[in-house]
Amino acid sequence: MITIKDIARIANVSPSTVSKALNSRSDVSLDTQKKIMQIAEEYNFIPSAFGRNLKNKTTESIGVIFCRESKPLSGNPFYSRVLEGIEGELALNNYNLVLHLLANNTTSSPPKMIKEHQVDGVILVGTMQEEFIVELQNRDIPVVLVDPKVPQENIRQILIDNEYGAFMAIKYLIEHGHKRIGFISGDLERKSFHQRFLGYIKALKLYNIPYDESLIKAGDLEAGYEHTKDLLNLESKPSAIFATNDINAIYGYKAVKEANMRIPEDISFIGFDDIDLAKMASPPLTTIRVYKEELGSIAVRNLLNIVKNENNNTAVDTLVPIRLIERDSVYFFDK
Amino acid sequence: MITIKDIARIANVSPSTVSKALNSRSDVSLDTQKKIMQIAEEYNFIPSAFGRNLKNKTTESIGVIFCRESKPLSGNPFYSRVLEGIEGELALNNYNLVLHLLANNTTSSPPKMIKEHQVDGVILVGTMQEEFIVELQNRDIPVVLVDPKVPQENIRQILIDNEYGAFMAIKYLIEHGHKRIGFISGDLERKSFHQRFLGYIKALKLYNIPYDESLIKAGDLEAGYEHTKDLLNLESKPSAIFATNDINAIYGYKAVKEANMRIPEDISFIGFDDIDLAKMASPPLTTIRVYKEELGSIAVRNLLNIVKNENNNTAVDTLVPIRLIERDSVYFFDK
DNA sequence: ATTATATTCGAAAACGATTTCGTTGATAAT
DNA sequence: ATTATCAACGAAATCGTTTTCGAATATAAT
Repeated sequence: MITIKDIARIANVSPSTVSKALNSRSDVSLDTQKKIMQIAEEYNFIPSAFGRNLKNKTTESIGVIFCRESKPLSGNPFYSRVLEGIEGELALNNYNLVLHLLANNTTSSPPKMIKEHQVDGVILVGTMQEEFIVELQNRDIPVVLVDPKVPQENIRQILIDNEYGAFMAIKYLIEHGHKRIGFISGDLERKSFHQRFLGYIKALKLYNIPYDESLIKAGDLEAGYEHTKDLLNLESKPSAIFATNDINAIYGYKAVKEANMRIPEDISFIGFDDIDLAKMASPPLTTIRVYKEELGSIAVRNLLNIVKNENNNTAVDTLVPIRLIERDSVYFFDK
Repeated sequence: MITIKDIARIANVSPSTVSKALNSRSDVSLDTQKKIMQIAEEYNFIPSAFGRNLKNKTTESIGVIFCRESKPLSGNPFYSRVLEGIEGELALNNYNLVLHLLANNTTSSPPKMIKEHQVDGVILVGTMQEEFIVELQNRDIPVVLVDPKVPQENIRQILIDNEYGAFMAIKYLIEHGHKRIGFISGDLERKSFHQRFLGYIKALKLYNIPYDESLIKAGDLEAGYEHTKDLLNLESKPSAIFATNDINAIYGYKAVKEANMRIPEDISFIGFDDIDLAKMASPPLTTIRVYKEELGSIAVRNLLNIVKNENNNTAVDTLVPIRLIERDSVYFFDK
């Protein structure tokens, strides 16, 4: 591998001068700088990160940790999109992305990259064990958290406007004449789902619709199929179902079709996330769009701001707005 | 940050001795080793990767590059699964995973991690520009390629048995009485799709079924919807459709339903990949399962073998087996 | 002509680890 | 008692870069 010393020898200057030239310091003459630049170009020289890192104590790498019960990425395309957002923004800023998946919820020790200081900061996506977050904070490595809000104060968080999104969804249903609205969801222990649940409740309250616990089906993620089945078997069926994520809704579709019912004529659906599949489902799913890449890129911009400027004080929460995407899965009752 | 020098001072020995103790070299007495280990433990010391890397010329990081037209990960859950397989195996071996997504097919220069030697080797997943691969090889960094086979000789490749998989799918259809079999696919320029196309041809030949070009619909990925529509509008409709990936098939479902036809009674489907969604589609999709995590973990094992042992000579191709998963999307004609 | 000021460069230390090689003292062999 | 062997340790070099500081030369000011 060609080093700065080699360049120095060839250019007949000292290594220090080469370093200065390459970094455009002021105390090199334009002539020598040009000469050195040319030689570096010619020999295809790229400074090794080792040396620079050792000296600067900076890695120009950012760690990204995803956490989910199982299959952190493939289980839900939502997360892949967030990852793509993160990657794009990091690439723009010429940072490496070091990925780690936390499949199970065991409180494992931090990944190698954290322990060995191989990243300048870390982005956490998904539901994390609280101890894990604390552990990271104790190592005083800059952290930015994406989505499920945690109670900690001194941490930057990029959040989906879960509650308002759910509120909008339910409001939309009600305004189109729905009064009995089913709720299917993954485990409500998970913050993001719980917040969507709160939005559901709020909207009901606003319109004076009584809360009926028999309409609430939460539990395993991706159990939308069973949940919907249960709802359809109810004495007094709902006219619409709000699914806290699209995957659930699409699994719900299956149950409806098996029951030989039609969407939206017999039962309406509204989802959350707006994954690619939502528009390809039949009928296309009305849902709350979450700007997933934005979520990722905003997280990166926040983190780099901290990393570069040591601007560590302002631990604000950033709410990423959502939007209702109207498609064909909701039936309009005459008003 | 606590360094080896600090430990040395506390233990009242030299830094060299500390290093030796921590690495269990022979020329340290058991007593001092124990003492040093204890102190290191107590002070929560972890050797910085910078120093070690600089000296050892090893990063203990592996680069992973995905390439796809757009949305390299979220566009197809297939790739997320491969990534999960890679991640799992790397984590097992205590290696970092540095991720890079190549969204567009522009011949960009290698990513930072390659240029700055921040990875010991690299795994390439998806259709790469040939120049890109050559560029990497010129930098003599160990490379392992996943899936779409490239003509280069001196490169390890982990491949899906595309041709045989497609062959099995078509054979299955034929053996259940289908004679006119549609073929929908992403761009046949892409190796993996082309190989599946070859499998299709081979099976037809074996059973003496004439090849009919009007049954072949290839083009944009995820255009399964339009392709299926086209096939359904044909004078002489196919009785079954082979989709070169599940996404295509599921998009095809939509077209069938819009045409008010039933699957599989009016038209059968068989897919490729077996993504999670395949079993949740209605009806559940019969498909060729690809072991995606395996693909990833085998790639890692191969690469680490090269990286660790400099065992660079054997550039064999590894074929990962596939399997037909029978579900409900294929109609059985009486024989 | 003398001094003050810029400009341009290189020697050397530093970052945090590993490794080589030489030194010391103890033990074993003669 | 002398020499050979061995175990246990440390000094110093090394990896590839950056940075500090002093030296040398050229230029400007007096």
